[in-house]
Amino acid sequence: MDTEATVIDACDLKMVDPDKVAAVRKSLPEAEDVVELADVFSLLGDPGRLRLLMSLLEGGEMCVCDLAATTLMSESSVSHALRLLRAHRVVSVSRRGRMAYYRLDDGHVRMLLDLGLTHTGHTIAMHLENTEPETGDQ
Amino acid sequence: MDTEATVIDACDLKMVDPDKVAAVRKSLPEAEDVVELADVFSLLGDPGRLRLLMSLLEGGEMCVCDLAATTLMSESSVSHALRLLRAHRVVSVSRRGRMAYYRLDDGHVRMLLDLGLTHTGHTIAMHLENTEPETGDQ
DNA sequence: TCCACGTCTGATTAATTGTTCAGACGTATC
DNA sequence: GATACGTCTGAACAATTAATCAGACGTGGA
Repeated sequence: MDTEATVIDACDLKMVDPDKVAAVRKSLPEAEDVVELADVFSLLGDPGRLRLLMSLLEGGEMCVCDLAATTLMSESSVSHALRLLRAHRVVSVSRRGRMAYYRLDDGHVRMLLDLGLTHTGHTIAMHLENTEPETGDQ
Repeated sequence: MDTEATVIDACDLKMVDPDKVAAVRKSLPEAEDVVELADVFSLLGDPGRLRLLMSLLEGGEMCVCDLAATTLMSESSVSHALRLLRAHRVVSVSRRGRMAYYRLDDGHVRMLLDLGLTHTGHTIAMHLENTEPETGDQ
């Protein structure tokens, strides 16, 4: 076996198993995709935003002030957070009069939330369209 | 550290639909659980750690220097990141000699990674490596 | 028209975070 | 024992980030 330190193209890093490194390295998504994915996870990585999203997951469609009351956040914080989520197409708005109603707008994020909830033992989404397709409209 | 999770209106916030607010609010997990979940998501929210975890997802078990070479991070950064992930039971170590071999140690996180990958269009976990036997490295 | 209301925004501030550097630790080899 | 090696760690720094404040905007009602 080769035990010598090998040099890869960019910088000189020593490795133990160059073959494996090359193989795994090749299997990784491109840098920008990783960053994009990390971005999504990061969006879910804030307790405030997470409460916001879980509220929408449960409530379906809610206005800003109700979201603030639900999550115990200031309306300004909610608005800022919602803007971030909106920029990443995680939520969408529909404005009626002077109200703004937000809703979850990303199936993958919904599944991410779901899976995350089961991770902590909670299963808020058990009553969702998971088992039976009986008008799972909330 | 429960703030005022059980009883509403600790502060008087105006709401449009108090019934819905109360219902959604009651359905939310406890504060500490939300924080814990946000913690996990936050762990996946860094490109470096994400590359690390995806490498382990693909490589199975790897030492620190190989992980550094794979993710193009410094070994110090890798070690720091690994410590964080280890503290949250996301990865586990087994030391042989002076080497430290890390592996993914959380099924939920594995699913989270998987789901996230499909979100960006990638499907690393399907292991498409057996379809194309490339000859050149990198 | 004016005012109240819900929402949005920019700027500032404070806190958190990732990276780097330098060195420590334990292990293997000589 | 002494040295080289892989890994780990703490501290310092830079960069990112969330919360708050104050005020703006657009809408609806008087």
